[in-house]
Amino acid sequence: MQKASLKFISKTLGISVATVSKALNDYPDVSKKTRDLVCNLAKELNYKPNSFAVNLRTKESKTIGLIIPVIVHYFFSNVIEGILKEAENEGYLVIILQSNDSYELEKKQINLLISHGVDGILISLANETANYDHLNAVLAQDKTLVMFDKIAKIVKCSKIIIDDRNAAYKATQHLIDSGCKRIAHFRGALLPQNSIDRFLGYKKALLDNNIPYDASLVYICECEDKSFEEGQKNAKQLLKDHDDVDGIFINTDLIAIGAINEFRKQGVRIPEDISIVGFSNWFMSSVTSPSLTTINQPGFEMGQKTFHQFHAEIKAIKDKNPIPPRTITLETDLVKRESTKSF
Amino acid sequence: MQKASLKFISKTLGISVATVSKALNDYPDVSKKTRDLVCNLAKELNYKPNSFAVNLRTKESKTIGLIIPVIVHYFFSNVIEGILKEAENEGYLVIILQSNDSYELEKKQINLLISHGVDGILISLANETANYDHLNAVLAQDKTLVMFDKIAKIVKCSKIIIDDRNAAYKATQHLIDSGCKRIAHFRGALLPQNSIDRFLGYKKALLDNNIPYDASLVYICECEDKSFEEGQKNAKQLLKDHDDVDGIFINTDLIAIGAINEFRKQGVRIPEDISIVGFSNWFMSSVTSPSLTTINQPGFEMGQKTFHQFHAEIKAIKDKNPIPPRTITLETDLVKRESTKSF
DNA sequence: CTGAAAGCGCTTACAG
DNA sequence: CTGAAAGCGCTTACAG
Repeated sequence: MQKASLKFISKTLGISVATVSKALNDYPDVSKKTRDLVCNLAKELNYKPNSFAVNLRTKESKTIGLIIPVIVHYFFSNVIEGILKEAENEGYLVIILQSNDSYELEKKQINLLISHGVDGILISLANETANYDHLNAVLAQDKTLVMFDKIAKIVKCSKIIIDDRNAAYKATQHLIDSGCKRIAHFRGALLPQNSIDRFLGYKKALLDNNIPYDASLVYICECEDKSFEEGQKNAKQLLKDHDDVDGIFINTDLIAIGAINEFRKQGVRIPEDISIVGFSNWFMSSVTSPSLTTINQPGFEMGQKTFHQFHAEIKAIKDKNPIPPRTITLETDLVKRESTKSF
Repeated sequence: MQKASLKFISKTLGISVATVSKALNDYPDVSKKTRDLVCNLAKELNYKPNSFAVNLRTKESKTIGLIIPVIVHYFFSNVIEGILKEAENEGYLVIILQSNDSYELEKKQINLLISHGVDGILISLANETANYDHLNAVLAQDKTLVMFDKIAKIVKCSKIIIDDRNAAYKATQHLIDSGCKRIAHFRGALLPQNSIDRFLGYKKALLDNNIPYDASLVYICECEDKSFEEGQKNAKQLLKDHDDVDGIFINTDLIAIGAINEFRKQGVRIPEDISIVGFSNWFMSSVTSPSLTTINQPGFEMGQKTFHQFHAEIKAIKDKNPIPPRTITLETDLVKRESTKSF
C-alpha cells in the first residue's frame, strides 16, 4: 500500500499542498468546508505526516536524549519511569543511553545524541566525569541540558537534586539518637558530588553532637557495579580494624545489604551490635531481613521534575523568552526499619 | 556559531555540493585531492550531517523503538542493557517506551514509534494483550518487528524466548528430587504465553513423576506490579487451604520473596517445612535469607540476541534478500540455593 | 480563503 | 572525476 502524503491528498482533492498542510495543522485561514474535506480524507487514508520531513522543516524532533550511569538500578530505573511518563504526556520520545560511569562513553553518547538531532539532553553524570567541556558544548549549541542526581555544580544548566548533605545528616542523627556512640561511614567514590555531600552530612552530624570525627572509620566503595561485594569487604575490614563501632551510615542500600550479609555470616547482630542506615530506599530494603532503615530518595518524582524543567525551558526558548537555569531540591525522608534500634 | 552544512563547505571550497557529499560519504569516484580538501575542512568546522535531512533522503533513521511492560524490573532492565549495548555497536539509537502491561497503551506506543519513523520495533507484550492487529499492522508496513520474552506465537515475526515449559519442568523436578510430595504452583496471569508455559511445565513434571495434578494447588498472581503482595496473600491462603504442601514452584522471584516473607512471619521453616523455587534469578534472590533457588533467565543475552535478529533482518531487507522470521530459544538453568533442600 | 514558490539539508541518478 | 538537477515530504511567508 502506497503511503499517504500531502501531495497525494492534494491531488485527490484538487487542492494545493499548502492548503492541505494548513487544514491538517489547524491554521485558521482555511474554510471549514476545505478543512473537513481534507481531514476526512486524511483519516480515511490513515495519513501520518512524515516525521523526517517535519523535523527538517521545523528543526525539532520532539525527541530527547537521556544518559544515565546504569539502567539495572532501582533508583535510576525509577527516574527513567518518571521521565518517560511526563515525556509521553507532552509528546516527547526518549532515547536512553548508558554511560557505565565512564567519562569517555558519556562524551561519545552526548555526541551521538546531538548528531541525531535531539531537542535536549537529560543527564546524570558518570562517576568518572571530572571535565565538563562536553556538557558545555551542548549548552553552546543552544540545546537544552538538564542534570539530575549526579550533577556538576559548575555547569550552567538546571539541576534536579536532593539535599544529600541534609539527608546524610538525618541518617547519622538517627543513629546517634538511637544510642550509637561510634559511627562509621561507608562512603561512595571520591568524585561524585553526592557521595561528597553525604560524607559531609555524616561528618557534620557527628560534630554537632560532639562526637569526634575519625577518618579511620570512613571506608570507600569505589564501584557502583560491585556495591554488594564492596559492602561485604568493607564490613569484614571494619570488624578487623575496629571492635567498638556500633553504627554505620552507608552510602547506598546495596552496599548496606552486602555489609549486613557479611555481619550475619560473622554472627554480628543487627541492630543490637551494629545499627545500619542505608541510602535510597531500594525496593529490596523493605523485604530483606532485617529490613533496612534508609533514606527515601524520590526517583520517580526526580524524573518527572527533570522532564518538567526541560519542557519549561524548551517552551520558553520557543516563545523567545528563555528562562535562567534553576536548581530544584527534592525532599527526602528517613524510613525507619529493623536495622536500627527504636528509641 | 553558524552550523556547518554541505552548502557552506561547497561554497568555501568552490566545489559543488554533490561532490562534497560524495567525498564525505566515501564514494569512490572522487579524486583523492578533493576528498582530502573536503574532509579536512569538514573536520575543522566540526561538520555533522543534519540527520533530519539524511533521514528524509535515505528513509531510515537508525533509530529503533523498544516497548516493554515495566522498566523498574530486574529482568527487563537487563534485557534493555543487552539491547542498548548491541545497538550502540551498530550505530542504532533506542527509544524506550513502557506499556504498563496495558493493551491500549501498547497500541498507542506502537503508533507513536511508527509515526516517529523508527526503523523497527522490539517488543515484549503487555500481559493484557490478546489482540494482535497492531502488531500485524507494523509488519504490513514492512517495518521490522522482533518479539522477546512475552510473545504471541501467532504473529509472523522473529521471537527470542526461553523454553519456559522446560524451565518450569526443571524447577518442579528439582522439588520432587529433593523430596517434595505435594507441590503447589503460584502461577502468573492467564493470558501471557510464558505463564501458561510455566504452568504446563509444572504439570508435566508432576505427571511424569506419577504425582497427581491437583488444580486446587494452583494459585494465580494477576498483577506484576503487586507481585510481592500477591506472594504474601497466596502464601497465607495456601496455609489455610492446605496443611500438607511441602514445595511450591513460583512464577517469579518477586512473588516467591513475598511468599517467603509471609511464611517466615507464620513460623513456617524454609526449606524444612516448605521448599520454594522461584523464576528469573533476580539479583535480590541471591542476597535474601534464605537465598532463593530459582531459574536463571538470561536477560542481557536475550536483549543482545533480540537486537542481533533485528539487525540481521534489516540488513537482509536492504540487500533485497529478506530472511524469514525465526524463533531463538535461549538456555536456562536451575540455580540451587537455600530455599530448597540439598539431596 | 487559496496557491505558487522557496527552502529545510541532504543524496543520487545522470550527463558531460 | 565533477556538477547540475531533481527530489525526499513537509511548512510558511507572500501574493492574490
